[in-house]
Amino acid sequence: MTPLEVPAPTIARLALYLRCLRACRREGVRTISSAGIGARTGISSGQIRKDLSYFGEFGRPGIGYAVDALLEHLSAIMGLNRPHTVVLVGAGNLGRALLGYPGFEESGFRIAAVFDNDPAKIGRSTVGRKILDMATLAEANKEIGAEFGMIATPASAAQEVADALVEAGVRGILNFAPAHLTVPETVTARNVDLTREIEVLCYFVGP
Amino acid sequence: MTPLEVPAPTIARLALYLRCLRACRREGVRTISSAGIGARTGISSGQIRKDLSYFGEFGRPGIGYAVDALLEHLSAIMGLNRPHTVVLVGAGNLGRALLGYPGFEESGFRIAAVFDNDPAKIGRSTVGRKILDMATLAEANKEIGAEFGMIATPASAAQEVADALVEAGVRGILNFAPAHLTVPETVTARNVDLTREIEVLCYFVGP
DNA sequence: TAGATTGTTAATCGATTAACAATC
DNA sequence: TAGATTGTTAATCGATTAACAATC
Repeated sequence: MTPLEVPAPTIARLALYLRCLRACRREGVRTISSAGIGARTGISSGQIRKDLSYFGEFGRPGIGYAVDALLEHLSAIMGLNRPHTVVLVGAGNLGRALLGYPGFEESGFRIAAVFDNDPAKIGRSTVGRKILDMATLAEANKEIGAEFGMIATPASAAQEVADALVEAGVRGILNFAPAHLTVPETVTARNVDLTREIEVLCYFVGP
Repeated sequence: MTPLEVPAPTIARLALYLRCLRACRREGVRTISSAGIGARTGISSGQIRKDLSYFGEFGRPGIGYAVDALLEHLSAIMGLNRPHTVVLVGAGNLGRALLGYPGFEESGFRIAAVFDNDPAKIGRSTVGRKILDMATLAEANKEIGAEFGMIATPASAAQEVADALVEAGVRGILNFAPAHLTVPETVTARNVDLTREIEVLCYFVGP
């Protein structure tokens, strides 16, 4: 069900197909071909069929894919057929934006609590959620039971926060701080680095 | 100077090396080996040397790399040895976070103006910047001369905004909306999709 | 000098693409 | 049936790794 030999780029594209299929469902499209998904995502139809083939046979030759069914299959493969709970660390600008970002909830990720270590912030509320003391993270997560942690702190604090999240029992970390994290093998960390993205864009734009 | 045969993953790593070298400089480290960069970034020393070799010879056998000099070289390669101007479209939650994010300025990207099409927002200020009418984008950018545009709108508006940015003369677009953009070949678009990132993380965390 | 480390080559590994028989 | 489209195979392409002579 989770074959190890699936290429990582395939998984990243699966999330794209999901997005496309959700849009199809909203639009009332019932059936779509790999070429149709390709037109909407910019990925070649062959690549799409190859990606799906790692997980099974979901389509019908001559017809295409049933949108609802493929959506169900891909959701299950990605682990998105059930809700997930997230704790957020860092109640600054970026943290507040993540709290207010509707996309997470729509994909089934609920940010259950926000933590910070700034005494000026602890106890206050932001985007409708109370800011809790970072020092209480492990204790609080016994109650919350979050699987995921998001780091929206300065880079200098990121590793320390990651350690605390691991200690608190999260199994996945989405790190928005521009820092390389070291985590145990039992935990998966993934980085989103805004500065890096615009720098890479700058290279490709050229002089 | 900008060989076309450089792999895209190499460019993404170059941004990582830059981040590492900036940290070294802050710490007063004058010289670093590829193994040293590897320890700080999680990338193998061989990969690092290979990546650098696409652009020249920057190190000395037995010694390593001069931090300042390599920083200069990589900055020039990435086009980061001069300031860049950005216009932001979308003054919602995410847009405000991008405005307040210090990392862009530190890398030389200045967000010169914010645009929105919501009459309730136009004319007001956010994070110290006045929100301008989206309809005036092309006209305003004759003055501003921004090379880059950032899209922080709902997905439904993203393509339309991208078209307007292209019309206004930007050459690179960083798109935070979960939508696939179609842009002319002369323009480079890059996506940052927060929902996608946590979905991919979810897959790798497993059940 | 001896030890460290680079730049580069060749070998390996992995991902994408092209093409088509099978199927609806 | 004829046309469309899948799933899969083999071929191609590209990126990473291992290894080492050259060099400081």
